Amino acid sequence: MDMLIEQIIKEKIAKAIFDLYSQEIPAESVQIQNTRKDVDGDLTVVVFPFLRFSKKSPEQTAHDLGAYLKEQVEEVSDYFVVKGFLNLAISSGYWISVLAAAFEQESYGLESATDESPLVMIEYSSPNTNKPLHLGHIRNNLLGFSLGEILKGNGKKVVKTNIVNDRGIHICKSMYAWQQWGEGKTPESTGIKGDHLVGDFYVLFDKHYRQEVSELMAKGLSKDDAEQQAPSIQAARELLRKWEAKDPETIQLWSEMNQWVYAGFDVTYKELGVDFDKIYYESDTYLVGRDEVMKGLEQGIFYQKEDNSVWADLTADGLDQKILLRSDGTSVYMTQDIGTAKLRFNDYKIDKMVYVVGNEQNYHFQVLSVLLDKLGFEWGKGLHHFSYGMVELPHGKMKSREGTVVDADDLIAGMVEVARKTSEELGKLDGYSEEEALETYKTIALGALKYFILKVDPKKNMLFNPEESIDFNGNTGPFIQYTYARIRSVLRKAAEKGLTPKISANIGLKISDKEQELIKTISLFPATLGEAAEAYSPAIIANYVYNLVKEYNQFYHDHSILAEPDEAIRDFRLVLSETVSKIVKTGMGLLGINVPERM
RNA sequence: GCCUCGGUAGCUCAGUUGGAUAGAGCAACUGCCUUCUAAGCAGUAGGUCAUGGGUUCGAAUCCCGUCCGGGGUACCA
Repeated sequence: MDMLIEQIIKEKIAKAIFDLYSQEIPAESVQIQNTRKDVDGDLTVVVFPFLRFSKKSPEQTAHDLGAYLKEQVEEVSDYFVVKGFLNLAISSGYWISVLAAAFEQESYGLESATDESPLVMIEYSSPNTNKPLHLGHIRNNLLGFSLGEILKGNGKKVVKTNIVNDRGIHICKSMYAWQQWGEGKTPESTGIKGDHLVGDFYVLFDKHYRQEVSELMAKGLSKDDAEQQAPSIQAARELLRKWEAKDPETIQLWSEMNQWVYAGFDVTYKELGVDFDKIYYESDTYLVGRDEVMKGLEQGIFYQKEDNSVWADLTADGLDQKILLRSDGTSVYMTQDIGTAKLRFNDYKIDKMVYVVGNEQNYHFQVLSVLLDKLGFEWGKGLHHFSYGMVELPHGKMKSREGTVVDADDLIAGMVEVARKTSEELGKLDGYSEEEALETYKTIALGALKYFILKVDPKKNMLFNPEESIDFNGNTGPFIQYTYARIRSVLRKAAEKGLTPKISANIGLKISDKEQELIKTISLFPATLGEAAEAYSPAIIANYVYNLVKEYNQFYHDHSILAEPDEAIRDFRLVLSETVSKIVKTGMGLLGINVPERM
């Protein structure tokens, strides 16, 4: 199989247009699509654009071209004209050779990076260290990790990175609350996961703070004044000042509480199956950002106002004025991102930078791109903000302070329980040790959660209903995992019988429409991965795998494999099954989802 | 106000650079396990693709207007 059949047909059509109608057209302009399932044929050529050359009816033109192709292209076994569409039947021999090629390639569909491959850095996760991860972070983490896998599969060099927002007023709030009401509690002394413990103090802070504000307002202060003067917030600000002044005691507490949080995050990251090649900390980058801005000021890229604040004038780029340093000289969000960019640029030879950050930051990244470009970062202009929509709950938005967040750890644990219950009811894992069974429950639970989130177009907001959203039937992760497990089971039984899947280029083999359709879907995998990488969309992979598995299940239902008396057909079906399982495993791997041998 | 993203079945979502009769799953109803795992398969029902125009052989898809919703909008991150 030297060339894809679509390409051969495109070129032949172009030639046919020339031979029949004396008109030159580029082969790439020929539209080929998969034929509708309810019509005969495999591939469809859209003939409408050729009518102005042929000066004939759509039907007549289609017949001309169909006859030409059938004559000239070996793989075209027949053609049908329906409503002006030219539908081509491709010989089963061609499809079998496609299957054989897919079967023999160890990593079918994947490209591996070479020294010349571009290096893509993906920033994702980027948590604050004052509270545990929640559902919104889960979407971020899953998208970021999956995107990394997809780009790797597409032959890019990928560096996954995390910028931890470890400094600022938020962590100082938790620190203050711990000092005041913590009674020396630690994760060890309480048995509470570190990120949750620190998060609890953040909530406690907010409770006291709001109490103080309402008391001050009762004494006649305005809301704004009360919010500024509340003792708690003043104390937190004082801690931030001490931290910036490198007060040893404050730094010590800050460092200790952050360590608790990191230990907690590590557990959650491990459960989610995500990881990073390089972690940056904002406490290391914010001063670098300030230096960069000062340099830009000296070079006249930025300007300073009378109150000493530093600004960028972006009106020439269609944007507004943007503050980069406050009048007191402290840095803002943008300043830190510039500093982080600087460090990354020093550390890696970045060709493309991708930021996985929610869509509420669209404007921020538009500005960042322009600023980095002005500061001379080569990849600044072409940076990609992988902007994803929010996860909404049935009762509205998640708000940490109002306790309406869905905690990541709780969610995962709850789903593992559902997986256990379902599995036990179905009696699927009888004979597994408790350890093996638990591993499988986790695989299923995470598969359900990840697939649910990743199958949705990233840029859209999505709704998550904790009670109803996670299903194990239909268009779900477990459905796909189940199909995989079933194939593995068949292959195990085949191995017990001493059968190894093998395929020869047996052109004479008679295969069913369903089998042929399945191979057609298999043949689409490499192009689908390319599309997903191009579009930065794990959802494209998710929907492809679902479609593949759905077709396999139909095949599985209608055909027997091991009981098939004709050995050549039996072997063919084993190869077909193994190839599907391989693609399912690869495809799910691109989503960061594992597949179980049994379930 | 301005910028930006969305609106597809009761619900959650697909729908490739414009192509044929707009597809899945869930929920509802109905069949199929003495035969490779029924977390499956098959079927019934469910649609003014928000809305009005335009472009053309052809529009859920492209353009313009309107309505509804999310997000952003210069010293929060």
